[in-house]
Amino acid sequence: MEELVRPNINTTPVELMPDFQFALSVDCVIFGYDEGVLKVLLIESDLPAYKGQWSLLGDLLRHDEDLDEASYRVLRERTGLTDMFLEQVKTFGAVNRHPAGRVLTTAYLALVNVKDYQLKKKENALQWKPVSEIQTMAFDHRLILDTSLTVLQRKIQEEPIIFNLLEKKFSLRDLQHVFEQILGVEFDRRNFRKKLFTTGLLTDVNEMEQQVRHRPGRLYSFNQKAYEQIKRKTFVGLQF
Amino acid sequence: MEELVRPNINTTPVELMPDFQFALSVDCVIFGYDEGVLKVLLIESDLPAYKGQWSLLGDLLRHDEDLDEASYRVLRERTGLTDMFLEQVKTFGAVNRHPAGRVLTTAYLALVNVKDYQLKKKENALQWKPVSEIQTMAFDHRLILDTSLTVLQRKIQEEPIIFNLLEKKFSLRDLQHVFEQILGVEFDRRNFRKKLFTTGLLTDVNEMEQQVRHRPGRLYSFNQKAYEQIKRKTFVGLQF
DNA sequence: GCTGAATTGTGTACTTTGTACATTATATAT
DNA sequence: ATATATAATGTACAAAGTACACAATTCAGC
Repeated sequence: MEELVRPNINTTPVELMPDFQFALSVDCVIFGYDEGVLKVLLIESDLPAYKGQWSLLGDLLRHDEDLDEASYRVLRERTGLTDMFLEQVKTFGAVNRHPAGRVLTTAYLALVNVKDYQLKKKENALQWKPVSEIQTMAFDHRLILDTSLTVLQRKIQEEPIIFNLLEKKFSLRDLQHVFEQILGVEFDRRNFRKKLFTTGLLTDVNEMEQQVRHRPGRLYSFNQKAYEQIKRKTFVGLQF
Repeated sequence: MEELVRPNINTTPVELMPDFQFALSVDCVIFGYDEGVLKVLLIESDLPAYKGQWSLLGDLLRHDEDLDEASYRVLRERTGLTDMFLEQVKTFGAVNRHPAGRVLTTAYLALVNVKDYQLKKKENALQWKPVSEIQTMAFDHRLILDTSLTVLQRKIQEEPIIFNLLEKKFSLRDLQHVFEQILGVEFDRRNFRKKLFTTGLLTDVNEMEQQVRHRPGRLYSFNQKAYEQIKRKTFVGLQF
């Protein structure tokens, strides 16, 4: 078989092996919900090949760090946030995806509360771009963004992660609007409320919206403990 | 910021960069359904550190191949199969996961028809092991297997990929049994049939089971075209 | 303090989907 | 001919999803 005659990890000292000549990076697709719009945090590419184009926030993997740690480090270093929803999406490994050599990248999906971020930001080169307005991007980052958005759409229907995009206390209108923004559909307001209440995941915090120019709505918080109990009874059913 | 003073792809020739010293592999979690049991195709590890332990089928990524291609190559070289369900699951990147150095691996989920495979197999070192009987494995392969199984459980409920485990023509009993094996639940037979028929994805091939020691059931095939039409109307709904 | 604008909060009838459950029919093995 | 194993089928009830309308509250502007 072909692979038996090629140098491999059993036949060759590591430092001489052509197999150990890959670079790895992580790229974070950081979603935020701001003023009724789904946005993603981008930076202008610093690579000549992609001058002026928008790029995801990423960095090369270091030798002494786990892949998951690297994504966490990028988030922390670039946004100052340390406690966010962060999950691996997919690894992109096309041969020519990076002009500097064979660099594969693992995409991570992050959901942050834009209000938290704004208090701590340090870099002005970063921008929250509305997802719907993004055209071309550097590298294969447009593909990565599209893939991550699809994953986000699926995941918010399966797990209550959407609350990571909102403040601790939120109105049902905000909650419904984030769903609608991400999924690109509209829900009936009464049915949406009914559905959310019957999940038992909302806690009424007995406060009202402030500074709205209409009748203020009640505020709710996500009840994490209730979810921990519910999620053990894993749903089983076919839906294709 | 810390990363600005480290060597990076903008400041250093590629061949000298410490960042280009990673190896990447793909590992295929190849599921098959055989004699009523969910099995996975494994090989005994050839690494001294894991002598005698079971390992997933994998290989190092080559410099001139895409990541997806590498997984396809492993499947083809090891099983002779060229047309199977194959999808990336996740990349595992713990620092010390491989004894020979910093090797990250991307896991791929494959679903094959065991009958097809048996006609073409060449390697005797490979074995179909019942998933329920697997204990420890080499490297972090047990973690990879568990992760992939969870992904499989989710995906068969969302997309009609389970047919890849069966022969082209199958009985409803077989279909139900695969679902039950993978999900670890039991369905009511009448309700299961009703559900499957109403999906419109089954074509009655007007044949009966052969060589069964009881009344033979009708055989069906998966109607791919019907699915292509249905899947555009993406289901939207909350289910947590 | 009245009016208009915007949005909240609520309930019911209907449809669709899921669930529980038992009997007759057909093929094989002996 | 009989026993065994499984196929094929329908109905009543429960649960969940959907469509839909009106009164109440707050703010802004006059």
